[in-house]
Amino acid sequence: VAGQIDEVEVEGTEDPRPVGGRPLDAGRDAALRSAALELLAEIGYDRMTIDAVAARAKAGKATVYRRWPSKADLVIDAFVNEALGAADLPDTGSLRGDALALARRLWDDDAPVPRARVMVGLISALLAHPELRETLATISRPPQSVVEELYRRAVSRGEIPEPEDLDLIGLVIPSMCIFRLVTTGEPPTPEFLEKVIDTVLLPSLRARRD
Amino acid sequence: VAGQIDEVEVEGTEDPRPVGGRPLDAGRDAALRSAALELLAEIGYDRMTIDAVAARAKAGKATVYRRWPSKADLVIDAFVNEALGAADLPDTGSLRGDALALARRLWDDDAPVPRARVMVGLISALLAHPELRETLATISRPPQSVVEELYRRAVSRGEIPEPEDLDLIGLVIPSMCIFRLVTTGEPPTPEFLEKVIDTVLLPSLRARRD
Amino acid sequence: VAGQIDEVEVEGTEDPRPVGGRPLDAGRDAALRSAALELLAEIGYDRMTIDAVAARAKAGKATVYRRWPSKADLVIDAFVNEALGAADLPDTGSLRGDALALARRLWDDDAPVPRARVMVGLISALLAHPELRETLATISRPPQSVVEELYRRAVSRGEIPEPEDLDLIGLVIPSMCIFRLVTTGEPPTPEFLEKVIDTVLLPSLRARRD
Amino acid sequence: VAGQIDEVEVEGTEDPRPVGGRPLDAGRDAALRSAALELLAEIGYDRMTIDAVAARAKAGKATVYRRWPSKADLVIDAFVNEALGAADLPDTGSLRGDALALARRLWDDDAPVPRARVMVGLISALLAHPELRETLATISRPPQSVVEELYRRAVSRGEIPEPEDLDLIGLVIPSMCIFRLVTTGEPPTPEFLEKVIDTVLLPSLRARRD
DNA sequence: GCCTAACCGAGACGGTACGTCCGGTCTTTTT
DNA sequence: AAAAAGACCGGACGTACCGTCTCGGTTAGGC
Repeated sequence: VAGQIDEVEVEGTEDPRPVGGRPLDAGRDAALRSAALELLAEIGYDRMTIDAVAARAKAGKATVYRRWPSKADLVIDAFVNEALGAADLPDTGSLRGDALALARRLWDDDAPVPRARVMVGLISALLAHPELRETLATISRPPQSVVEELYRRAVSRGEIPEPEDLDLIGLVIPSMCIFRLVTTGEPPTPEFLEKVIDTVLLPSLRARRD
Repeated sequence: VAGQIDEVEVEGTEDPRPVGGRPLDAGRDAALRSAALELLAEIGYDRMTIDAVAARAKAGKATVYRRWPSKADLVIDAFVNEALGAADLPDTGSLRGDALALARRLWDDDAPVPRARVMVGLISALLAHPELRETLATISRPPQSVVEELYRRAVSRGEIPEPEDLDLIGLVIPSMCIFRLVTTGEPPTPEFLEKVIDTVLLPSLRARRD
Repeated sequence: VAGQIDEVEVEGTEDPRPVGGRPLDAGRDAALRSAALELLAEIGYDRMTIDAVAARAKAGKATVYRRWPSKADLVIDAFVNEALGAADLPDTGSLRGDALALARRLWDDDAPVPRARVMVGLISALLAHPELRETLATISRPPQSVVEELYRRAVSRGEIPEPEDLDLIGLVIPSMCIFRLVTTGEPPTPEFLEKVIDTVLLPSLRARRD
Repeated sequence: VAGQIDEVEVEGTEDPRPVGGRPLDAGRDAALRSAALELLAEIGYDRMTIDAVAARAKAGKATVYRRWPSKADLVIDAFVNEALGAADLPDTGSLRGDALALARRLWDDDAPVPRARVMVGLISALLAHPELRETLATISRPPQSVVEELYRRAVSRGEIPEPEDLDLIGLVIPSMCIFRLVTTGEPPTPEFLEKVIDTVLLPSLRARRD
């Protein structure tokens, strides 16, 4: 089941729509987010400036600050709303195939925005704003429902026992991908994903508890 | 018995000691590193300023820059030299016991400096200075020799088959600890470490390859 | 008898009335001019903002800019149309009396708007818009015709010789009033005007040329 | 008697010399003041920016703000310390000659900095900072002592009666020069000064009181 | 009585300057 | 020569204001 992700608000706020006045131009949101992601990919979080983002989007700085209170918020929102690949689950007939397909899709580096470089910038932003930290948990792995479906299938195929500690095992791939990214700068290759799945993930799932 | 880590230089440079003149006051090094770690724990990497570090250590800024070429280098060096728990390997008689003891020692949060908060600051520093990135790999896990010794014992006890992909499996604990740290702000508790070892690490090591 | 000044246009433009459509609401003009003068008196030209003027008049900014092309133009127009005392010439029977009456009327500080503070704001506006500079010359002294009438009477009474350099002597009072205003912030009091007339103006007019 | 004006402080503050540390580089003061005056003359007060001043002096903005709290303060200080012509009094043998020489010297437009353009900028600065208003009174006329000496000579030569209201008459020339400057943008020419002296100043001084 | 053009309040837009802050360097005096 | 203090350059930050544009809604004429 695929989730259509669209204009997610990081902090869910109600709608205090101020009557009259010119409404925010939604087109500027997208232009600014794109500009932010481009710059993030090109020069990284620290060298990316708000002025540069505004200039690239042919916007004024006030237009940026009207939407996001800081650089970090802009980056996080841009990432969540523009760079997050869809994460629907294919059915390949095996647990290994499903897991691999899902991981590849999430960590695909041929996305319009190079996920790896942008992800490093995103982590910078998150670290500077601890209150947004859990965002990383959200975006570095597929939605909970997708993960659950994946394991349900595997159980019904008899590939693995009824899993326990799924919330922990579900962290294995995102943890190792991000660690790799941060310590080497390299995005997780398909080979890396395959190795993690074969060497760590599957044995953990297959293990009997006693 | 592991090596006592003391005054490690992150980038091993030789000794171009400029003969003559007043030598650097070694006492200032420690004061500055402590001040840096305190501030890192209190307000985080981005809000920590070199001026504040110098002021807290009752030092001048030049005294800082005479020792470290940048803020990131200071933070990394402070972390490595002040906040890094020793990592010698006890012999508990079982693989599980050894691994748990080692992980607990490395991630002990009762150190004089709160490892978790400081580690987050350190990651910020590393992200801003990509050339120092691999430092994180180094300090987030025990020395390679210690890890090898641990597995050698387990093999000789017959607990696990001759391990393959040790370089990948060795990343499991640091990856998951750091992911937890970054996404929740919580340091890895002993219970968390135990669960990771039982649920992920040991099954991976015990799995037969085919 | 002086002319009633009413809705003077600073730059005389013809009438390109765009046929059809709702006409400008003349009531907004006055409200905006008043708001502008109030703010000018309260906080001065530089700290007065168009937003504040519009807000005080419960108007939108476009309503301001539909009428005046810039802040300076608004201020000048407001001054000319709201704060300019009438300047008709009484006949007191003597040159001294006429001059004093005229000056007092022009520099009267009991007007609904405090002329002095507003005048300072006006000068700021003029300095920033050099093309409007001569406006100051116009509004800081009575109309040329009134001045000429004043001297004609004095000559016919035999109080002074046929005056020469009237254009220069006519500047004495406005110059000294404005200098006083700018350098002390104090408006010209009746005593000040009297002293200027007795000490400077009348001797200049009585002097014989040779 | 000439007054050597050098490093005048607009607001006289005591000396709380902070012991150690690098002292303010006096050379930067001069460079910044010069840059400010140049820009003031070139483009006027409103279009002159602090960034441009700093850039022209090859300084950082902080170096400007360490010295002056605002643009207006910088301009005023620059004017007072760099652009103020000396005002010693020549002895030409006649009141008219002395007054003319003094006025010409003060309003000389061939000074290294074009006094007129800068003066207009200065007035803008003063109007925005009412607390500094009297500065204009100070710098727009020669020192009080010089003026007194001028009239003392004229009295002893028998050219004029013992003068009364000198403080008022002394304002005639600065008032009219500044009014001219503000309303026309033209600096006072030698001919203008001559006419003011002959038509207004001298008759006022020669008049008998009764 | 309806149409249409232009008004109105509200407020977002691009742009520009402000004044603050900080990283990393340099310069003083003191030890 | 190192240490403490602090000024220096450079450059990004986030704020404020100008003058323009856009929204939904209102208000004259002209038909």
